[in-house]
This record gives sequence, C-alpha cells and structure tokens, in this order.
Amino acid sequence: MARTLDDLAELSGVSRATVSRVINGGPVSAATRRRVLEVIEGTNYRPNLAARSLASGRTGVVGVVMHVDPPLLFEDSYFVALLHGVSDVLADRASGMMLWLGNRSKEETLNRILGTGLMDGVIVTADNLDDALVDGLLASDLPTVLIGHRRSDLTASYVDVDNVGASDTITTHLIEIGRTRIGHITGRRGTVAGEDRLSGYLRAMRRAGLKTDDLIVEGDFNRPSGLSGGEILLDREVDAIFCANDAMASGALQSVRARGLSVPEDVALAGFDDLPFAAELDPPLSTIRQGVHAQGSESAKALLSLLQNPEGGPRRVLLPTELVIRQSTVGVLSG
Amino acid sequence: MARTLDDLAELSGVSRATVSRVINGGPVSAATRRRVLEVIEGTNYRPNLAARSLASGRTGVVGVVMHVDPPLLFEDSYFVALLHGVSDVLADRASGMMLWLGNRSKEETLNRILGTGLMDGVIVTADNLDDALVDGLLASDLPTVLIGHRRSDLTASYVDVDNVGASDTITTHLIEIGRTRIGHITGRRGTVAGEDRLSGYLRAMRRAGLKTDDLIVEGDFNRPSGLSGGEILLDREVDAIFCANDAMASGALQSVRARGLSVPEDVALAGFDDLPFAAELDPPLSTIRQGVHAQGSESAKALLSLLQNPEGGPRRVLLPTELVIRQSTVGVLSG
DNA sequence: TGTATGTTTGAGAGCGCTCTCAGGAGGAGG
DNA sequence: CCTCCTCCTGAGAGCGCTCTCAAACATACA
Repeated sequence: MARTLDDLAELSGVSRATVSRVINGGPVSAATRRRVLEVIEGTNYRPNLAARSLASGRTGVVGVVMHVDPPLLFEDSYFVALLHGVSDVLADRASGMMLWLGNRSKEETLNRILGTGLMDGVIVTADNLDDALVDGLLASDLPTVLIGHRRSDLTASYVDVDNVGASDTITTHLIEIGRTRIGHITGRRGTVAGEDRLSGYLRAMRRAGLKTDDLIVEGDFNRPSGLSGGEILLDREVDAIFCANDAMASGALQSVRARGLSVPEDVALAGFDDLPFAAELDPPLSTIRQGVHAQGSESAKALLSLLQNPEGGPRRVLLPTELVIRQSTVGVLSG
Repeated sequence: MARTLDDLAELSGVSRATVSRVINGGPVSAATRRRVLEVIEGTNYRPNLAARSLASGRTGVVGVVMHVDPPLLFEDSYFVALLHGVSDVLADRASGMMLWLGNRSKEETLNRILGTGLMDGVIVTADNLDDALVDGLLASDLPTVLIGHRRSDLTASYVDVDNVGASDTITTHLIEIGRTRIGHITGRRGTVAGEDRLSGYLRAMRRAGLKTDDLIVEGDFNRPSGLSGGEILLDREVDAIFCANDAMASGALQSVRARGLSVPEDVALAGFDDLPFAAELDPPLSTIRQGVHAQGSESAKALLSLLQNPEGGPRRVLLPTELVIRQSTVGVLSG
C-alpha cells in the first residue's frame, strides 16, 4: 500500500514531481498520466494534507465561525440551518470544514483561528454592528466572507438579505390593510438585523405620513421580550404590531390573546424569518421569508470563489426575501 | 513580527530546538525559558499546525462525525445539543474541531476523514446497529469514540446511556400506577435506541406478567408515526402508551385528544429524551431524561483521554438517566 | 542541417516543525 | 586533578508535499 508520493513514483517508474502533477492536474503526457493513474487506482493512496499545506499553503479546509452563546445556538434553528447550507456546498468542493463556536472568548477564538494555519478561508456570522472577532478576521490575511453583516467598509465579502427593504415591505403591507397605529418591537440593539429592520419600518411609516412617536419598543429577539413589548404597545392602543422576528411575534400574540383581543381583527401581527413554527401559530403568522439555508450555501460559494480568484475583488451577495401573507394580518383567506 | 521558530530563536539568542522545547514544555533551564517566553510575549508568534502535524503526526484537531440526513439534523435538537457538549470540552483542550455531516455518501465521508490526516481522532454518532462508516472508522487506525452505540465487539470506546434499563424503569412506573394494557410505539427499527428501548419495555412487562401480544406498534422516532401508532393502540383499548421518544409521544397525545379521551385518566402517556418541549405539553409529559449535552462532553473527554494514553484500553462510559414524572402519568400533582 | 519553439520530465530546494543524538558545562566523588 | 554523571543545549535529519529551474527531447521552420 502506497503511503507517499515517493512510493507512487517508484511503483510507476516516474519521479515524485510527475506524480504530483498527475494528482494536481499539471501538464503531463497522456501516456504517463494513464500509467500513474493506474498505479494510484490500485493503491488507495491519500495525499497528506498537512504536508500539502506546508508546501503550498493550501489545505482545502474552510472554517465556519459562529461565535454565539451556545444556548442561543442550541435554541435557534437559524444557525443550524445556516450550517446546513454551508456544509451542503462545502461537501462537494472543499476537503473539510472546521467549526468554531462561541465557547471561548472572542480574542481567544480569533487567535486560535489565525494560529492553526490549517484553513484556506473562513465564513463568519456577523450579527453585531461591532465585533472584535469579525474585525480581526477582516484585518488578517485570511480570506473571509461575512454572513448577515454588510460592513460599511466596502472591502469585505458578505452575504446578506436586505433587512431594510423587507421590513419596509411588510410594514407597507400593514399600512395597505388599513392600519395606522402600527407598533414595532425591535430586535436587540446593536445588531445589524435589529437596526436595519427598525430603519425599514421607519422608512415605510414616514413615507405613509404615519406617526411613530410612542410606537417603538425595544426587544431582544427573544420571545419574552415580545410578550412584554406587546403589553406596552397594547396599552398605547395600536392596531398592528410588527416584530423584528417570529419568536417575538409569538410572544406578542400571547399578549394580545391575554387581553381577549383577536388577531387580526383588533390587532394585526407580523414577524420576520418565517421559521417553521410561524405557519403553525394560531392564527398563522404573516412574516418575511428569508432563505437561511441559501444564506449558508451562498456564503460558501462566495468563499470558494474568493479562494479561486482572490483578485476578483470582494464578493457581495444580497439575497431576496419574500413577503408571506397569512391570517395574522388578513384574517380568513377566502378560498 | 516573528513568524517561525527560527525567528524566535534568533531574537532570543538560542537554537530553534530550545524554543521548541519552551513551547512544548521540554527540559529547559529556568533562565532560558524566561528569556524565550519574554520574546514570545512581544511577538504574537503562532505555531504552524501543518508543520507540527507533519513533523510529529499530531495536530490537536478532533473530528466530529454526525452522518445523519441534514433534515434530521435540522429538526432535531438532539444533535445540536450533542455538538454543544462536545465543543464545550474541546474548546479548552483541543486546537480545533472538524465537522463531518451527512451530505456525502458514507463511503465518501469515510475516505475523506481518513484521507485528511489532519485529525488526531474522531467522535462519531452511531445510531444504527450496522453502519459502514462506523465500522470503517473502527477498523482504521484513527482513535475513535462512539456516541450512542454500544458495540458488541468490546474493543471500541463509546459513550452511551442504558436504554434498556431506562425503558424498563419508565414501563415499570406505568405498571406501578396500575396500568395493565400498556402499548409501546417503537423507534425506528435497526437503530440501537429503538431496539434497546423495546427490550426494556418487554423486560418490564414480562416481569410483571403482562401480555404484550397486540400492544407493540412500529414507529420511526418522528411525530407522525406517534400519531398513527397512537390511533392503532387506542383501537386496541390500551390504558397507557410508552413512546420510544418525546416527538412520537406528542403525536400520540394528539391521537388521544382526537378521540375525546383524557390523559392520564383514560390513557397514561410516557416518552423518552426529555427534550425542552416535553415539559410544555398539555399535560406535561412523563419521560426519561438523558443528558444529551453530557453525552457530547463525555465523549470528548473519552477521546482526549484516549489520545493521551492510547494504551489504556477502550474507554466505556454509560451515563445515568433519570425518570421524570409529570402529569401525563400521574394527573395533577398534589402540592 | 541549424536554429527557434514547445512539451515533458527530473532534480532539488524548501515549507516550519519535532526529535534524536551528541557535545559542553558544571558538580560530585575518588 | 581526573573521571563520572547529570543537566542543558545545538546541530541536523527528516515529515510528505509543491514548485521552480533547467535539462532532455520533439517538432517546426528556414
């Protein structure tokens, strides 16, 4: 059983360099190539990635960095879906995937990532406006693609959805069904998604000439903050609530119910994400569908493209979203 | 900025070998060690893992193999919890984690894993009685720890829970509250968990002298099979149903409700896993709590121990489970 | 036939690290 | 003062691969 290139070289009667060329697609005569391939066939040779990395600086291994609190990762299927999308693409075109989660400090994680030298590039979830880990990766010479964070610096590669536009769309939907006192429960402040969704809401309201003075309540993307936020907004007599994600919308729904009010007759309700449970709420939730799996797979494609052609400039992908209208805003749909 | 050991050697006026000793804890005089450490301090040197791997055969990187259908991974928080547990332990004591999911064929995955040569060892989820991927890993010279699969071959290292004993326990609980026609909806056949939980059920029933002839229905661990299995068992006039996991129990609950029967008065209901939603069902579900996070972390510890002392024989860990009694078997708990 | 051009191949120098081996320094014992 | 031991340290040989360079050979054209 051949273990090294030299073994293969001896077995096939050519030099190590030639075997390397065959394996890596270099210029070799057809006859030689065939002979070497035959030898390789019968020998289950596997190139040593460490050696290859040392010699060429490339391994084919890609890093995926999701520096979130493990509990969040644990609860929120968002990250699992993202990982799923990334891994689907990498399975075909990369030789492996290293995963970096949030169980160390950001500084420590950054150091380890940069230190291993085993990865050709990384994909990193960038939820916050400011993030030392993301900044550190961008500042390093490790090719990096961001998920969910469009940096203002214009040199980073990223994959994101148009949070502002989508929020504007769903807010406009609430306006079009005749609501005028539309409250908003924001996402966690300091996150891109939270800030951008707020911006979209404000843009739509302003364009329609509607007031927002007392209609914005701060949430944190978790269900309880939707419940408490809903109570506050109901006190202020809203006729619709747009929550920055579905989890908070389910909390808000509970607050509406608790007052004996009905959705959507008394209060229309809208969320963001279209996670699986959104369709199963009672009534089913109108929301914005963002393809999380696609965000993962597109970010992997972007990174691979970046690795293949580093000179091509940053890759910037803005994925489309879709307004999903269900009974929480329009009542019983006529069939 | 020092990039290599030679740089550090030059800066601190010693040889490369000595710097290597300082970094790896070899025998060095206190004075030299201090001097070298000072140089390292100010220079954010990071050892190159590829080079280290090539020279020593070790990288500190561990592989985690979860060859499940992505949809399953996506839906079932079991795997995320497992990963969480593994990563918590590896964060401290390993220099990285490679993740291998089920988006390739088992053969292809096996080849890639064995081929990279970048991992010191792997942790692999082994759900099925037969699994070519698991067999291949065990047959290779890569140190391997199994999760959830106690092989009969007695040479493998593994972490598992006592499925048989736990099933016996919860079945016995149903017997003790006076039920006699206790149905069982099995897990997917061919899985260790499915078969072992069935065995435990049978053992408890036999010991109590109860018949099981028409009381066993085949399920597949998913909710719909719990619903349909529940309907079949209700036709056969059971007074209790033990489902091989919580997801199926929630389906079975729905089938009981659909007939206007009440839990636990007419039919007592029990599950297995104690996933978060189990406590939130109406009524809350009696079940077996198995620490999934602990399974992950223990398997990581077992692997690290195996790597540190390969001669110590296989590591075998059987984690405890806990019977969690809620209202689905005992009605309203007196306070 | 001679020169220019192109194709295919091998030799060999690393990539950055670990680890063995042997030499030097210093102390203990005769 | 010499020998023996112990403790530290440096030299140097790899680990398995990639990649440059130049040699060898083939082909084309004048």
